[in-house]
Amino acid sequence: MKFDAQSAAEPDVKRRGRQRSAEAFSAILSATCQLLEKKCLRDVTAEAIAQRSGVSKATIYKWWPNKNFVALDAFLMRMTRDVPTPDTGSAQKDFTEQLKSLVHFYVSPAGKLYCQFIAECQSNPAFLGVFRERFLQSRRNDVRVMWQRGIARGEIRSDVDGEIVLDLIYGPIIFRLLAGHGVLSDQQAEAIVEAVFRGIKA
Amino acid sequence: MKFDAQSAAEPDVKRRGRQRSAEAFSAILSATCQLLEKKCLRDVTAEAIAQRSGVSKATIYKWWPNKNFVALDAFLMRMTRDVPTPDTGSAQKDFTEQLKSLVHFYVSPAGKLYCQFIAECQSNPAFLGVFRERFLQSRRNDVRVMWQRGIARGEIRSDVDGEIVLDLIYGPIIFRLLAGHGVLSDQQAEAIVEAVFRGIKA
Amino acid sequence: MKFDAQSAAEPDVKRRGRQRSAEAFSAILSATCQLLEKKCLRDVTAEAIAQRSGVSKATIYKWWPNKNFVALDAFLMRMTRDVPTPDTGSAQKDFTEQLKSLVHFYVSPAGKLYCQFIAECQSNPAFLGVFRERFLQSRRNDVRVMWQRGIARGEIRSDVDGEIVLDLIYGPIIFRLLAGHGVLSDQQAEAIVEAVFRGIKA
Amino acid sequence: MKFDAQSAAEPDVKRRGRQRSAEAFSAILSATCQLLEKKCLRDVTAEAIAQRSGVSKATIYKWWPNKNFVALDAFLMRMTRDVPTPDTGSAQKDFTEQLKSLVHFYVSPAGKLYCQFIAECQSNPAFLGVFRERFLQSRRNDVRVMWQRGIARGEIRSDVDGEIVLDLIYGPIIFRLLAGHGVLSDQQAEAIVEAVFRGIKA
DNA sequence: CAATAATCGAGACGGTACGTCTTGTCTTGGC
DNA sequence: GCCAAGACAAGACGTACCGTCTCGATTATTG
Repeated sequence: MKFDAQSAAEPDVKRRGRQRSAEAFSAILSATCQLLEKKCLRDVTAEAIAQRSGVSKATIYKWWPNKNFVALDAFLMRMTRDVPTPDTGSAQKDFTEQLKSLVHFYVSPAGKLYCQFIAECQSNPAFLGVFRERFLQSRRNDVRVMWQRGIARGEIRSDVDGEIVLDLIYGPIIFRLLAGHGVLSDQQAEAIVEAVFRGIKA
Repeated sequence: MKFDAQSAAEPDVKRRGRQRSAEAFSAILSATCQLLEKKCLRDVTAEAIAQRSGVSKATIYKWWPNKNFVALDAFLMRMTRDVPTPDTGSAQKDFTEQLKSLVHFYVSPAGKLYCQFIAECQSNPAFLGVFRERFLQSRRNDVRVMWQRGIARGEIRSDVDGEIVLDLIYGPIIFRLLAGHGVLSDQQAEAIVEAVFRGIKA
Repeated sequence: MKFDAQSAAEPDVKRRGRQRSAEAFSAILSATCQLLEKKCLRDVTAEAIAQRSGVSKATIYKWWPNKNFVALDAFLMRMTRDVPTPDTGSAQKDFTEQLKSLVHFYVSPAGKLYCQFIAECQSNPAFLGVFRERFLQSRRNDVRVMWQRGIARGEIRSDVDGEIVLDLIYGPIIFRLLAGHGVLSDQQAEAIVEAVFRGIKA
Repeated sequence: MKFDAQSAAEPDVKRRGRQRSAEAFSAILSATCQLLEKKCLRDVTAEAIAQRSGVSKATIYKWWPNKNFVALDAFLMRMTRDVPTPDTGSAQKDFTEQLKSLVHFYVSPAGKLYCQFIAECQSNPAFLGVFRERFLQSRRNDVRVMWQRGIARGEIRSDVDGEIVLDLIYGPIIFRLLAGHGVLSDQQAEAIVEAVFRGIKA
């Protein structure tokens, strides 16, 4: 599946016929971004995207199955590397730094959008599949590197399942973000990483 | 706010006119349950609930703000205490047991529904408020007891923020449940609790 | 089949529930009439009718299969007896009078609409059925009376198929109306009836 | 106006550049014919014609204003002279013969198409113009000859407007065809001509 | 033989109407 | 006074077709 930037960026295979309009493509995405800043995903309509971008609805539906996937692409496009993968020489520090910037990201409007994608996934298996593939996995790959470095340097026990650790670190943040109980701040980020690293046993 | 069992159970204050029909009330909830077994929350319509329960839509809207709250009540009604709060004498064991039964719950259809409530919360602040109050908090209170016992018995470091530990334990499960990456099993539950207790530091 | 005035006027069988809104009903029809005065049937959209009448599209589609049937009802409603069935004592005079008033009707905007109904019939069997039943037949019944009177008075040969005579008289008018060749005037009407009565044989 | 066979047959004025493709031309017309055998004019789309003929939509729109005119040309191409202009020595016989063969034509699929052209005319003045010029008039000219012969031979009263007689004979048939009330058969054709010639007066 | 033109295929595009759907409100008559 | 039945306004949905357009490829005529 691929309804997106890639297929537009699909390179030099010049097909016959009129070429896909890059203007339309980016107009759609940027209109979507603008709208998502004001309303939540569910309240942004395909019609509004079409109108604001000066594009016809048919063009949208030609390239994306529906507005959710448009929003996903818009999100990916805008997600300029706000959340870098640091390399400080210490795994705990790396994770702390990364989690801090992640918290900043999540607290931003983009973070709200992220939540709404997860919400959409709950009643939309197709979207879930794409979201997982295009989003979670790529991000997870980045983080896995930090993890491996920590093991290589002997900072992290090697008998712990890496996947679990990743969820251990990111799960709490996302949970708080979604359920809205509990604060999200640098301090929390530090406390989480520290707890995970040291353990809570007396 | 109160759209629910309570207001039905509201006692003997005999109002003038025809009394509220207990049949209608429970018919609505049980119809909702049946429908939710087949379709996801978003796809269950208020109309379908009305039709299946032999109740008019007006009656539904009279007692609940909308179908989501109906579903919430239906969920509460059905939610037999699948997730007990164990007391084995060891905090780690308590948490492990509890997390295991929680995993079973989440994996069940009811768990899926739980996810959909969280999804609904993302674009519905009113629902978020009620959900948090009626759900998360009551459950959290239960667990906090286990936590306190652990501290009292000296099994858990007292310098860790309790709220964070709770999210540390439940967050990963919920994250996996929502995003669908990674498995959910007894084994995972054990691994999570063990990692949290021992820490991951070498 | 019956999507129309009748079913609204359907009398005293007071059904439970909210009654059909007479305002909505007549607002739809009158809005349709107004629109049809400006645009041709094909260019009048269901959306425009809804907007102009202050009624929702759903209400329109609830009572009529589509805008064509709305227009048909609107047409019937407005078709105040512009074309009376005269009784002068002479069949030829009766037909001449009737054909004259028919020509006036056809030349009016309503006549144009009539053509568009016939046009619609050519690619819409369902509409054809209703149009024939609700329109042609009722009108034909009126005219048949004049015909019978003529026979009874001995003015008309009784060995001619009555149905053919009716078509002989109205067919030419309608043909001219549809194809737009040839004029439509009182004079033509007289000439037609005279030719039909006298025959063209030398 | 000229969107058609003629302009293709347009002779030797060799223009610069690539010549118009005769294959494309006839492929379009024959694809149109095939489609019109299955669906009615309104339901045959320009896209379908393009696809079936292996021609691009642009090519169609280059040579015809729209699909209706394509169909018109397709119709003309196929319209083998099914309706000859007989010359039996008697005007009434001539008309009877001619009307019989006309009835056969109208009842055929081609006749149905003819109706749909008339339908299209009702909301398309441009098409009406072309249709009248290319169709009605040429046919009418043929018939006028029969009429003149009848007058010359003294079989027909000369004080009757010829145009009216033509409509008197063809109008009823077309009316029945369009409105679908009443049968169309040889018998009817005979009865019509007879009635027109003898008159209906007792 | 190149330059110049016109045509063709493929197919993207803006526009616009369609008919369906769901929501939450309102109205009526029956119990 | 509560209920069922159900009509209603609002408005998004995704689909379909229209006629226009932009490409690159293909022919021919002309210089």
